[in-house]
Amino acid sequence: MTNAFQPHNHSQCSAHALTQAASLCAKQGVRLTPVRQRTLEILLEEHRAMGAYEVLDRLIADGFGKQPPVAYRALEFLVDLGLVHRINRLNAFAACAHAGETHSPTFLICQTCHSIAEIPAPRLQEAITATATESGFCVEFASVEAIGLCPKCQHKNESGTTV
Amino acid sequence: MTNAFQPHNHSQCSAHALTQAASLCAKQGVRLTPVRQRTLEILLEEHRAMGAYEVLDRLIADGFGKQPPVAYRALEFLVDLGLVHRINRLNAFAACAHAGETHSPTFLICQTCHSIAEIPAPRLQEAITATATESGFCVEFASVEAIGLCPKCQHKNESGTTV
DNA sequence: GTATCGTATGTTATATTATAACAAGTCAAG
DNA sequence: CTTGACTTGTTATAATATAACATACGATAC
Repeated sequence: MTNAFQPHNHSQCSAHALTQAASLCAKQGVRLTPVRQRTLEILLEEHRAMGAYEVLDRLIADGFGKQPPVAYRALEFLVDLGLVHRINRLNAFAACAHAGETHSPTFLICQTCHSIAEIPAPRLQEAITATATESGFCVEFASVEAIGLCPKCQHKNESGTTV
Repeated sequence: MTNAFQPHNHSQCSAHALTQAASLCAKQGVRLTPVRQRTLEILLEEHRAMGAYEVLDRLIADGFGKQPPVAYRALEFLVDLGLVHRINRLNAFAACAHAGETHSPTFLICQTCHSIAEIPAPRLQEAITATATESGFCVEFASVEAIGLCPKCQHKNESGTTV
């Protein structure tokens, strides 16, 4: 399984995500309108989380509406479908790396370059549910947000750069 | 190990936390001033997360400063010492249930009554670190936030109440 | 004791993130 | 071609958070 920290054919990875998004929308009977599709494309361009206002600026540049709800609504739509995740730690949004697969997200967030990797970790999710159950808690959704250094930034530090 | 979802002697649990806080501050050579102590007390009163402005209102009522930085600074101080945790999901803060013990937090957040339990889950943290390492990522800090139903609210639902 | 310096508190002002509420436009079903 | 659901766009405002500066406090050196 590849992730954002590994080299990969990015235009292919984006195109794949867009195709998946289209078919998911068709299946659910909802519309992947221009703003919504463009919002997803913007998030797919980079493997990093973007704030709603950063997304909005891009949408404005593309001729869409100029007010916050334009971005927030498109993002909410995509989040509800599971095509985008919200990174609470950053008050930001990132395109889902594994759309279509059922999963709760596990995020690795680089504190230096702010890149995000979403890794599959079903065992982790099972462990969370199991641990919670011991306390009588019923888990509906769990998010894991790990802060640290991505491979690239670790190497930068080794070679003398300070964070 | 008890947690917020289990019955416990709460005034004892608060008093214990305050004692721990005082000794930790002494050890670190920092001052547990009145605002800081009062802020911790406010968070300890309830096993739930409170927003900074909610804390601020309480501080104002107690005669402290009336502006947001008053609350944010006290909260930041406590978070840095590990006496309070920030719950990103809620943009809110909760007193640490296991101050002094080294741990990364695992939170169970009830979506109905908003109570918070912080459970010890060292294995979980190990698993996160291990999984991240497979991707070449170096974890510095990881937070787990599980959303769901606490025991009480599960029972309420069984007896017919809708969320 | 008091001068000094680092820390803490309080203030004003503003930045950032997010949503409520309403008007106008779009689109497919009947 | 009209109806009704949904989508887009707007104005306005709410909620969360921080920068920057002035004043006050407290320990230490003298």
